[in-house]
Amino acid sequence: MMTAPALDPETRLQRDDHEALRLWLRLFTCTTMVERRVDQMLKRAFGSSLARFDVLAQLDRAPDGLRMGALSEGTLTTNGNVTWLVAALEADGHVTRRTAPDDRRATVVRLTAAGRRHFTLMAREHEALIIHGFAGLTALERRTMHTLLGTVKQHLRLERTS
Amino acid sequence: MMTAPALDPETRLQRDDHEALRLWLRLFTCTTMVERRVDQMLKRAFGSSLARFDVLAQLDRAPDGLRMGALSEGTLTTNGNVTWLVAALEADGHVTRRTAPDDRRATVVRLTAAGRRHFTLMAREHEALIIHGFAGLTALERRTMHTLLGTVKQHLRLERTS
DNA sequence: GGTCTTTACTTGAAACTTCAAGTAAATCGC
DNA sequence: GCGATTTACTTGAAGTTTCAAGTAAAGACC
Repeated sequence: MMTAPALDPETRLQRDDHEALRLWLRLFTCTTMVERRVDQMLKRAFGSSLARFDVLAQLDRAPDGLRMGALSEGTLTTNGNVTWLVAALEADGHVTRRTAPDDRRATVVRLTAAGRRHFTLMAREHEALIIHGFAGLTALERRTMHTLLGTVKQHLRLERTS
Repeated sequence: MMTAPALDPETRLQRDDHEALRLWLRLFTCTTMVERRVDQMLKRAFGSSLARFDVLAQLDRAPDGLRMGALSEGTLTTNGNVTWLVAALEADGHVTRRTAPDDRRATVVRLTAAGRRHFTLMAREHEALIIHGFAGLTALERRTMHTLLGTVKQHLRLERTS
């Protein structure tokens, strides 16, 4: 192992910068590659999409349903997009929408039985693809990465509020 | 630290599965959060977008220009999308297109001087955002993550060809 | 209890992306 | 060299996403 050469502050800074950029580039590349595969699989095999799957996944974990706002936060997408996605899912009979009893501005979205079945089928294939995709790492490496990403995520969340 | 409990093969498998899924979920979340921030910044401050920036970034590293196909591979997007993006960038005067001298099917895209200036301005802000976003990790952690992602990326590439 | 602000969501236009099908040039096999 | 295949890109339609502006209900403040 080589000793790091002494660097003046400016050079060190540039080096750090490039490092962060390279990290981001790689993160972006890996995510996009997996994303595209998953999306294509969901489209071809189920006539669905990653965005729809994501909405269904949120709802699958919420037996009492979720409001549009919660879906929008959970999927990291805009309100308008969630409105559009849920409308499409409703047209397909996968979810229902009803006005919240305690707040007439709010809409509660719920999975239908058919929606749950549909999701379960997709989730199986989805999981297989993900497991396959990350099989290049050992279990320990996956855990390490999970932990590091946890730090990044928390940092991003904190940053957002300030 | 606890000792891991003994697990039968099936249970162990399920555990691994959930681990990979959780890793993917977190990876996706972090990437999307950064992506959205960068995209919003580029839109608000420069009337551009992450996709356009990505094309310009590829071209900035290629003084002799790039073919549409290379751009498409580099940006991990479809041919049709690159055609669209490049047409928009050309209309804005940021790039030029010309038929490749050695292959009349191919188009070579090159950054104009104005395009390079525009990109340089955006790159500055972009880098600042990225550095800020990953400041939650130490330099060592960033390196670790970079290495792990390298493994993932290579695994994904190898998988694709098979 | 009436205005003022905030919140929850929807809408429409424009931007972007994908997919499938198409065009034209290069290359392969003979 | 000539037809068959492949490659490089474009096109058009449909799908998706975003943004800004809008509507309606809830809550805040007197």
